[in-house]
Amino acid sequence: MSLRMALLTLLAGAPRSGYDIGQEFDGVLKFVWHAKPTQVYPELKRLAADRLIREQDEGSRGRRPYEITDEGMRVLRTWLLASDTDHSQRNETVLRSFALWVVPPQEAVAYLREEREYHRARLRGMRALKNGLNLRLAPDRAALLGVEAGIRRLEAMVSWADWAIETVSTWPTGMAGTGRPASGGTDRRGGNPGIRPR
Amino acid sequence: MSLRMALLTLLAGAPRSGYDIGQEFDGVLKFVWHAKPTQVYPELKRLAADRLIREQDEGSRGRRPYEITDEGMRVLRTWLLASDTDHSQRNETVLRSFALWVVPPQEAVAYLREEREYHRARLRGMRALKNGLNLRLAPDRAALLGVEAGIRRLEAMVSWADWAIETVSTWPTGMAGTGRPASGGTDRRGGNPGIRPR
DNA sequence: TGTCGCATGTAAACCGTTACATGATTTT
DNA sequence: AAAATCATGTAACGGTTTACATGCGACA
Repeated sequence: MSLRMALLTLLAGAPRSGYDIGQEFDGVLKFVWHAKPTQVYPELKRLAADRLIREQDEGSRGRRPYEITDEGMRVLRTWLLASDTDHSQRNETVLRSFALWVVPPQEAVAYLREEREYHRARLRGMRALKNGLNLRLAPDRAALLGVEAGIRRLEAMVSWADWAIETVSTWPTGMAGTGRPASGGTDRRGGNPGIRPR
Repeated sequence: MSLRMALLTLLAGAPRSGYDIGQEFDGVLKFVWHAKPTQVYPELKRLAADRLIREQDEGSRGRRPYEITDEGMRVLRTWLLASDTDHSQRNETVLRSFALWVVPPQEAVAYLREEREYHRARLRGMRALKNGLNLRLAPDRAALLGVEAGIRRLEAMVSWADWAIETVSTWPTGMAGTGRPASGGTDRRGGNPGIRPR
């Protein structure tokens, strides 16, 4: 459902073609929502069939820009104000960190350094994007909200990586592989806080 | 692919049943990776068929705990160290913020306040989880990395929401709905920085 | 004239959610 | 005895990715 809303959000700001939208998904939106062109084009057709957007005149090189309709604006507002936000998250960087105890600390540190570099580079990109906004325009004022969230989340990841590298460096080394409590027992009961099962 | 690795990560720490894993996906892992029970059970069967995990003796109430095999550990380590991390993100809270200019500022502020409360509540939960870890165990030391990332990201979201509420309060009010540059034109060319198309 | 970037799409495979279905054990 | 929680699953649907396919226009 949210891909539709992402497309309506972009088209509410200005008319765009599928290709333009693909660029956004590789730019600002990259840290917020992602979709590939093969998903975007059919969805635009569906939105047009539902009269939430309308195809404009064809441009050069077979360009097909769409604009939002009044009904599309109504649907977008309703989604914003009268539906629950889906807070489910997926972050592979952090997922991997849960598994880092199975490799030697030095390799874990190497992994964390790579991740830190990735997030630093993204942070630079986001800051550049922020400077390109024209805050006299309402859509850009809202985009600033999104970009600022991206910046703060990336800063959090970079500072986390710094901290994680230091933390992992203090881990006891050696035999991480099989150094877990004997896995033969069937049921480990009793006051078990933390992330261990029951 | 990453669901498999999430399951292997959990089973590397200790034997668990599908139900146990479901609890993790509702707990620590919620901010990092999410999967529903209906996805977990079949995937466990597939992992067992591929000999990356092994079914232990059946427990009470039809409980079926699995343990990781040596081959499973090998696959987990290879994934960690020899494959690229998928950095694609999806965050509906921030996606919605890109669209907030289409509603009156006071409604935008109400939305942001709700989001702030949600993230504050989650942050409290994460901090409690952090205190429940037993740092003498290697898997919990790695879990601390993940939990700390969750905490820092949630803190970033809460402080972002604070800032966003103040920012939106200064937005000019009135006619946000149709206050965008006339949408009739076909192609808006020329030096266009920011998030506008071409 | 060849290559690069613009621009749009289809089909199949894969991943994830929703709706449905069942039964055992513990608590009230 | 009823309700809540534990515990596992299947089938259909919908969303997402991967592989494939095509053609125009600008520039070297």
